[in-house]
Amino acid sequence: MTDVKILDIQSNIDSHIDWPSLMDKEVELTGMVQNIRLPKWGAFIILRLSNYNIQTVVENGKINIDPATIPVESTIRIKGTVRQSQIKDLAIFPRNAEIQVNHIDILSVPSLPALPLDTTKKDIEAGLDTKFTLRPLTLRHPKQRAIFKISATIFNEFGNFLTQNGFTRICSPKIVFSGAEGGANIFKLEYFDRNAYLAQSPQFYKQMMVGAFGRVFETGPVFRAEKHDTSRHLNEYVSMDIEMALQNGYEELIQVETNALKYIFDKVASDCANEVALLGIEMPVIDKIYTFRFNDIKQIIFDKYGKDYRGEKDLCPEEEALISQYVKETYNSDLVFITHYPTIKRPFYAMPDPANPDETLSFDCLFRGLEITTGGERLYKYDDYVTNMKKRGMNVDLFQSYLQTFQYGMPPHGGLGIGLERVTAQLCGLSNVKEASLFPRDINRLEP
RNA sequence: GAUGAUGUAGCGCAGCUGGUUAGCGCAUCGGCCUGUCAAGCCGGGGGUCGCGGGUUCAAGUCCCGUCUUCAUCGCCA
Repeated sequence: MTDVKILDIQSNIDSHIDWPSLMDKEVELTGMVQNIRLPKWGAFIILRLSNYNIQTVVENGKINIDPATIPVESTIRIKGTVRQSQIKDLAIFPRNAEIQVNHIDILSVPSLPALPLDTTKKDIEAGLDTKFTLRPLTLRHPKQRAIFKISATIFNEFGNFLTQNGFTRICSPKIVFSGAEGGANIFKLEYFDRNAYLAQSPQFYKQMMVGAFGRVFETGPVFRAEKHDTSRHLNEYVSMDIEMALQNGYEELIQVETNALKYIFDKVASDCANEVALLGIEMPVIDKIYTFRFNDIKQIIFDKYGKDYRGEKDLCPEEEALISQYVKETYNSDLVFITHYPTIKRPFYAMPDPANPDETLSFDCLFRGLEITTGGERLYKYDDYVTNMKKRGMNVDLFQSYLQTFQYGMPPHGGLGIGLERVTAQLCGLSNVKEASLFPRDINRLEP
C-alpha cells in the first residue's frame, strides 16, 4: 500500500520524427486538422503537429468515421501506415511521406458553427486589427507559425552564439526603482506602498554585471511608454542585449554583433529551411562589415539622392531607407553600421569621442532600411559619470545604486541592444513589426 | 498629438456624377467529383451599409459631428 506514483524518467519526450525510417510502419499521432480536402473517394486531412503539417489520406469505408464530418481545427488521434508520397504544397512537411489512415478518434471539435476567418488558405485574408484580435486562431496558420519559428530561432541562436563566445546570460529585474535613462517614457506601477517602474532597458544592470563577468547578455522584454503609433514601434518588445569589456573600442562591438547576426542567419537558413521557403525569404549574405560616420553618410545621401538631412542630429526613416538602398546598390550588403552619433542625441552614459566631444563612440545598425540596433562605448570612470550627469542637469543622488558600480572600478566597456521583432520583421519581409510579435502591445491594444 | 485615408454579410472587398430587390470571393449549409496540392464544379442561406444628426421626392453614395482602424511623422529597438 503506497500513495506515491513513480514515473519512468526514460519516457520519450522528443517530438521529432524520422519519417524515412518509419516507411511502411504503423504509427499513431495526435494533431489538429489544418485543412481537409474531400474528393469523392475519401479525404486528405492535413494534420498540424508540433513543428509542421503532415498529409494523411483517408479512403471512404475503410475507417470508422466519415471524414467529411470532421471540422477544421478538430483535434484527432489517427492510426495509420507511413507511405511514400510526392506533395507540392510548401506548407506541408515532410513532402515525401504521408499517412494512410485506418482509424480516427476525434478528441475535440471547435464549439463554433464556423470559424471567424479562414485559416486553410495560402494567406490569411484579414486586416491587422482582425489578425491580432483573433490571435489564438491566426497564429495557427502555417505562415504565421513560420514567422514565430524563425523568431524563436533568432532568439535562441543569439544566446547560443554568445554563450559559445564567453558571454554569460543574465536576467535583470523588470520592476525597477527608476527608469534607466531617467526619461518620462516609462510605465509606472504600484510596488507595495511606493512607486516602481517597468524597465525600459536592462542598461544599468548589464553594465553592473560587466564588473562581475566581463561579458554578459540578456534576452527579455522591455517596456516603452512612448505614445508612438507607427509600423515599427511596440510598447513592449524583446530586446537582445550585449554588454562587454572592450579591448579595441566600439568596433569590437560591431564585430561581435555582425558575427552574431551571421551565425543567427546561418542557423535560420539551415534549421528553418522550410519556413524560409514558405515565406519566400531571401537570406542576407554577410561577408564584410560596412561602416559610415554619421556626418559622412548624410553627405553621401545628399550627393547621391539630393536629399539634404545634413543639419539633422538624427536619422529619419526616409534617410535610413536611402542609406540601406545605397549600401545595397553599392556593396550588395543588407547590413550597415552608422557610427559617431551626435553626443546631444545619446544618453548620459555614452562615451564622447576624445577627438571630438560633440560626437560619441556609438553606432546604429540598419538592416534592410530599418534601425535594429543602437550601441556604443560607455563612460567607465565614476568622476566622468558625475560630471556628465551634472552637466545634463540630472540628480546624481537618484542614481547612487547604479553609480556605485563605477566607484568600485570598471573596465572600458560597451554594449548594444537589438530589437527581436524588428530583426524578425525585416528578415521575413513584414511591413509592420507588430506582425513579428505574438501578442503585440501598442497604444490601443492590451489584449489578447 | 499632427496629416491623410478607412469603416458595406463571420473574413477580405466592389458599389461611377444620389435613382429598382446592395453585389463578388472565401468561410458556412446542401449536392457533385477516383490523389488532392492552401483542391475543383453546381446550388442555398446570411447585410438596419460604424454611430448620431442634416440636405433631398429619393442617401451605401452628398454635408456636419463623433468613434474605429490603417499609413506617415515625432521618439526609438
